[in-house]
Amino acid sequence: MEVNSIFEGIIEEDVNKMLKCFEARKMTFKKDRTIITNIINVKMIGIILSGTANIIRYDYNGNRSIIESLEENSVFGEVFSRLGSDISVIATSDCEVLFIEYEHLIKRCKKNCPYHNALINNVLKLLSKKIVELNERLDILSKRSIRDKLLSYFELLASTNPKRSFLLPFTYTDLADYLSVDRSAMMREIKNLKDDGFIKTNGRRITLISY
Amino acid sequence: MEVNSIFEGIIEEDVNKMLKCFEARKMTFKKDRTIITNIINVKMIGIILSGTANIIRYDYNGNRSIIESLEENSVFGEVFSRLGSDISVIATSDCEVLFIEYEHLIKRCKKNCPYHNALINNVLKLLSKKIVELNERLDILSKRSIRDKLLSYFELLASTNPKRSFLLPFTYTDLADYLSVDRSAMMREIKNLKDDGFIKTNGRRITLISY
DNA sequence: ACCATTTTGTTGCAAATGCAACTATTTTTT
DNA sequence: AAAAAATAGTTGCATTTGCAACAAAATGGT
Repeated sequence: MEVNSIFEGIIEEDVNKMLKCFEARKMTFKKDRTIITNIINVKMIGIILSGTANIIRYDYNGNRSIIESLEENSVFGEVFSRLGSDISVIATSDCEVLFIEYEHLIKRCKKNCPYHNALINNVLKLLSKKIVELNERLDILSKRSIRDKLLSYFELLASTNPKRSFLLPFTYTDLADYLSVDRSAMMREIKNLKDDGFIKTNGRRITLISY
Repeated sequence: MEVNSIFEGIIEEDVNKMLKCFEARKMTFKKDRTIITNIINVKMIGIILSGTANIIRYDYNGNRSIIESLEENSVFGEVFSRLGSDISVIATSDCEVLFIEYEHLIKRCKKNCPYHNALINNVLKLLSKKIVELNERLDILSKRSIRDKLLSYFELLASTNPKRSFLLPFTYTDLADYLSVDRSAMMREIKNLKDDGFIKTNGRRITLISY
């Protein structure tokens, strides 16, 4: 079974009981607000209940990197490395976020609430899914040229669509940050890809040409 | 508690009982042998019980990328993305590997063996740890220059040593693959870092200079 | 409908990187 | 101990990339 939500297979009223048991806190954030920042020692996980957010980092040269783009049901928080880099989670739309302390989640609750197992299984699957996604991102970033990075990423997006067409989930500006390349160099390369007949574009709709 | 092994907190005779319950299989591999390859639909996880291995991929240009270097107690298997890229796990020393089917792991076993919970908690923590590590790798690969990639990686390795000195865990050839850069360009940049007083090297021992 | 802001599209140029082709050194195998 | 293989170290050169600085187009707010 594909798990999409941390609460998959758990009915709503039980969800509410569980949340109490976990001492979970729900918070809402407006677009562009900082959800959490500099979270080196914060031992909690967050779940995006609605809306979208990005995990971003600025390096000491001021380059912005989008570490990850989060959507509904994304889990974040295990993300933060020991390195004290300047990482923040920023809401890219209005959103609701649920925070649970990691230790509360892990420990079998004393009351032994019946859905705890289901919840842990869901978290396991979400983490596995995230690992797959991180590996996909690594796959892209490990390409040695902008062209290959673009093609890998486009291939990934196109792979779910039989027409090999898809809508970019970002602006081109953000895409450059996601691929960790210079925007103008990326635009130039997209033009080259069009000229060379690899892709067609119409705004943010991109179609891979299968020759 | 830091979790280093999937069996942490479980005594050996129980481990053996559990392995039966999971239908786990232990296999041994000689150095340089392929542990697993082209594993698109294989739904198992592997745990390196002893020895070391690399997860590698060759792209269509023949460039080798070291996706990840595995050591004792590393978990692999969730790694493999939906993309059918040519990924293999290769033993870099003689090693013992334990394979467990993912579904067996996830499902509460009917016999409800008492350490199943401990095991799942350990797996959760190992997965979280891996997510942190993947993010560290992403942090490195998202740097825009070879110099910054090297410095990030060196900083990571040095951060556990008060003398800011460490032994590279690979050959320089492999390091280039790990950072996804051209080896000769990397060697040139290492020379520049030495000339500019950022690092000292002695073979594979590297010391970061804190000026 | 207007203005302000963000995004897209371009370009010249300097700097960084990859590539190819070597030699020297170290490690492994026979 | 010699030979073979792998690794390390270098360099010239072509290509790619990043940077800076624009203008054009699209988007958002009032």
